[in-house]
Amino acid sequence: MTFPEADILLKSGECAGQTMLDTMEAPGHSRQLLLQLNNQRTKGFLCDVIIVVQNALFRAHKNVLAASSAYLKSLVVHDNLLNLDHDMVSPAVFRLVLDFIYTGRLADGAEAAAAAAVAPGAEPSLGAVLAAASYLQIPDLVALCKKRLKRHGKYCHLRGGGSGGGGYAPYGRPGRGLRAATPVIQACYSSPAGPPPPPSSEPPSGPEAAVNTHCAELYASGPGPATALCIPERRCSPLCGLDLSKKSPPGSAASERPLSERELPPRPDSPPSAGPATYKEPPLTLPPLPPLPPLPFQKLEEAIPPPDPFRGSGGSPGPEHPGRPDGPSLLYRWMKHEPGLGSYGDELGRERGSPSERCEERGGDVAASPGGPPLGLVPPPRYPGSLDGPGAGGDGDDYKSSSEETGSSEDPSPPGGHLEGYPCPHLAYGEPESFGDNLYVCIPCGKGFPSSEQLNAHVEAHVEEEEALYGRAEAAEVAAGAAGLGPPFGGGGDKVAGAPGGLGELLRPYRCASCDKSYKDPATLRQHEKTHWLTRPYPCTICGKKFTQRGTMTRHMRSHLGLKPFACDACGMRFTRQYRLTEHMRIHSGEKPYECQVCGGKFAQQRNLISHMKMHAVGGAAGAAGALAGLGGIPGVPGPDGKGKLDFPEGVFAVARLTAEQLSLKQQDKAAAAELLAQTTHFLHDPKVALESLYPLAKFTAELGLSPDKAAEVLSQGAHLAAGPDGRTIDRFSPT
DNA sequence: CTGGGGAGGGGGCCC
DNA sequence: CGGGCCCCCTCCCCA
Repeated sequence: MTFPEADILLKSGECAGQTMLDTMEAPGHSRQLLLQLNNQRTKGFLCDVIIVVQNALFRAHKNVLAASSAYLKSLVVHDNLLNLDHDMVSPAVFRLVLDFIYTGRLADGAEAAAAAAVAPGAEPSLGAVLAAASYLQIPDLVALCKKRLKRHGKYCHLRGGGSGGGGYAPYGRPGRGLRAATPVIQACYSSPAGPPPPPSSEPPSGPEAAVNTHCAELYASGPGPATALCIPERRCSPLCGLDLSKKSPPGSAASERPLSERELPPRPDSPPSAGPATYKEPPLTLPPLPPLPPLPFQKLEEAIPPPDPFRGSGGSPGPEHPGRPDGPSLLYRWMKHEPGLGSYGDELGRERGSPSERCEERGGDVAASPGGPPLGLVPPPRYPGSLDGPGAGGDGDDYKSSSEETGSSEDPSPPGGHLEGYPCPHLAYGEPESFGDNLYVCIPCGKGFPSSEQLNAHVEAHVEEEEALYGRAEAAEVAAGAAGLGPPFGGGGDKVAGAPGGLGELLRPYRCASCDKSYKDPATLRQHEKTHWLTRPYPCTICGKKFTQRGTMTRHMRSHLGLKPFACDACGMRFTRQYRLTEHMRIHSGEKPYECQVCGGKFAQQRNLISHMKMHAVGGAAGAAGALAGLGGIPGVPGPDGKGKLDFPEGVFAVARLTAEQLSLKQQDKAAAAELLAQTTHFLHDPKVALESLYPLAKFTAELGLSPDKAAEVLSQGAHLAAGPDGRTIDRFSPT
């Protein structure tokens, strides 16, 4: 629906409707529709496209964009994420443009300034908006701008661009003042009075007053201090700081290319080429993005760069965006600065009913302490302002689109409300009734503490409990694998490489107290030890899922945001990880380096070979189980002579050995061999059978030369099975 | 309908 | 902190 069409509908509904009752049009339908759409945009509901403008993100609906802008229409067909040239459209200008698209109104200069939360003199000029409208091919907005400029006697043609006559900034740039002075985090209305005044020309009333036109953006931060965030007014979903500056297009920063090359919609029919002149942006193949909940201010580690499929190794992250002083180092300060996150604090403050806590500068950034948070130390849980989107299911996999009702205006659920069907994210933290001043919350028990030190001390108690707990469990498991089985490797009885006095200890001197794994350096050990913590220190700020490693969490965040920096040269498919791309490229090259030694099947991906091998092994083991039940033999698994069938447990072991051997002998993956062995042991449900299979397995793991850890793991599994449900100790079954 | 293969994607974890 | 690998789940396609 274009706006002229909307106007026609409006007129027909409101005026001509009286004489054209036959049309049976609901008066104001189009207006209501637009209001609904804008309302949904502000909530991120059903938004299926993200527009990246410089370092700001905007969410919107493809249909609406396509209906309003010929240029955007050409883009949204192919992509779920659009990267606009910020030389042509600045974030502040695009915000106005987007507002216009969704409201049909163009804020005047004062409003623009308010919207940008910058000095009045630095607002996006009408000329900038006009230039952007022209660039984006929004005729209605162009006409409106021209009309207004003429009214002010400022209009002149922009042809030739660049210098921008008539007193307005060239090509969408709102002027240096704006760009420099608009740390977008300030773009959120900081005034406690609420959102900026509605367009003065037509002050909305009634339902329109509820329309927030500025809240669907995800704003990147400028250099401004994260801790100085002002809290957006409640009705305004927090502007979200997704800094895209860190990984600007790997070697492909949009700004490095001529506009004609980097902004044109992809041409799927054009063959890939290595020449920059024929560069084509591979079409995004992202699945439709789920409606993102309003995000807290946060800076992402990675942006989605305009892919440069023809440069570098599969789009490995390029250098930091030049000219941005707030590089990656700042990114994590943002992530770490959760206590200062406006939206977090905002929401928490509101939920605590403590307005005084708004706009407060939060200190004591625990998570920002070097080396990550202390044990279990997590800043007070703060969630995105209005969780209209998915809540914290505790499992990111459960992240789903919010339901229709939650996004519709019929459900004016409070911005701080939670989605029905989604667990309250605060509960994921075990939120206590009230933290009061106790901003440092122990996740496992939900107790709050006024200082990080006190929380730290409290957490220590948890840790001791955990260590005791894990120590016993792990010791039992280790004992099972080690105690009576004899040395599977010629290690003189040392179960693992890290055994005292052994070579392993020299190579990997840092041993985990909980599980006996050993590492080359203390950092890795520290990292590993976190896997034993009950408290996962790195929560996803979107869904609340918690992780033991920060990197895993940020990687997870990428999946929320559809950030896929690694693009395939050949097909444009994008991936969140380099490794995925490497795997994927084998599809195009036809390379299938993984071969099944049983059937000769070849596979492009190792995991599929392993899966395939499991099929072989499981089939044999299942057959063996059948044999145990009196069915006889292992269907499809030849015996040593290649003809007959094997009896259990010999059959089980033979299958395990066969499959493991195939992997191991090819030196492709001893771990995979171990995995197969371990899988096989799962079928040894009968302790007696397990015992009978155990020693051959132990010997075989040694023959395979598996890593000590893997071998121990395999053996311990078998040992557990052999120990049986009555918990007999394994040493009774030690081979002689 | 089912099994197997291909492939996308997420999390864990070590380097 | 990113890269790389492993493991798992899942979906889709096809025979």
